[in-house]
Amino acid sequence: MLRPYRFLSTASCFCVMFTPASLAFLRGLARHNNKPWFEAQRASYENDVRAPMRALIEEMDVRLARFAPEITGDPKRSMFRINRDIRFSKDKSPYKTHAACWFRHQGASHKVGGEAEEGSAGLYFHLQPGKSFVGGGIWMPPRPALNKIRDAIAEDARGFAQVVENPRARRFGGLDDGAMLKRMPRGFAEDHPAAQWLRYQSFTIGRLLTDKQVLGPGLVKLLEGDFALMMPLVRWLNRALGLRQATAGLNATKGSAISSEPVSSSTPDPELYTAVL
DNA sequence: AGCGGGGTGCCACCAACAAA
DNA sequence: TTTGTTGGTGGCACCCCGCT
Repeated sequence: MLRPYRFLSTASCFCVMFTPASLAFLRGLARHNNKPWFEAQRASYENDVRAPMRALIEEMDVRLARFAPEITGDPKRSMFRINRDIRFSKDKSPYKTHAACWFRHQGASHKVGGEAEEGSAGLYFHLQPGKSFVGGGIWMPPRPALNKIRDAIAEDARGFAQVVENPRARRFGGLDDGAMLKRMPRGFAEDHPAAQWLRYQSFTIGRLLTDKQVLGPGLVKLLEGDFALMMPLVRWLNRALGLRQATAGLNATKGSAISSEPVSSSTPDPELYTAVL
């Protein structure tokens, strides 16, 4: 089987990585978004996109165990399917033109957005030519989770503001305001002290990555650095959802590493910061 | 071990309508 | 006018298991 070239990571495991062929496949799929083309190119999807993404998930899971052991990735489940949900969409093109993966709290469902009854905040990576993206937080949580987060923000507006307006989070340009409500949600006064935050429906931060950044072995270190910077927000949100953080250093037995440390003690390894400078 | 069929569960919807 | 809820509705990948 043809495979892209490999590199030896610091975790001493061979990892397949994204190559120009990965982006070429996605560009081709954007031009020929139909089943015959996809099936003819399926080998490229498997080798150039899916295999490297799975390897990346595996590698990031090992690294997450060091600074965010409650966040986990699984090569079999963390990658989003390439098939679009076309049920009720006017755009019936069958395939996404990006590949993405999601690292979730181990105590929560791996589902994302409104489909996830018991979702969590987590970390996200999205591969797309010219539009690759790294993000963290929770995207369009279902109603019960959204209500919990809003209640927590209303309860502790200052604490939430400290996390979101921290220079580490500001590096990503603040919360994504793409789907904000125009008025205050039901139950909250227009002049609520936390009004600034209560109109959000998603609580995510992130940044675009260049094609150069996503190709090659440097991606792993880059994601590690960005994920570390995003963890205070992820942990604040998960705490609001009743999901506890874990202590680092027990990567082999992450499930037993749960503790109830306060979020303020979760400062990641300073070395990680240099990775995104 | 490899293959194939069937069961199971999942997927960054969307429009209409009720409620405020 | 805007938020929040509900109902409608396919197609695919994965997994298990029996068969060869």
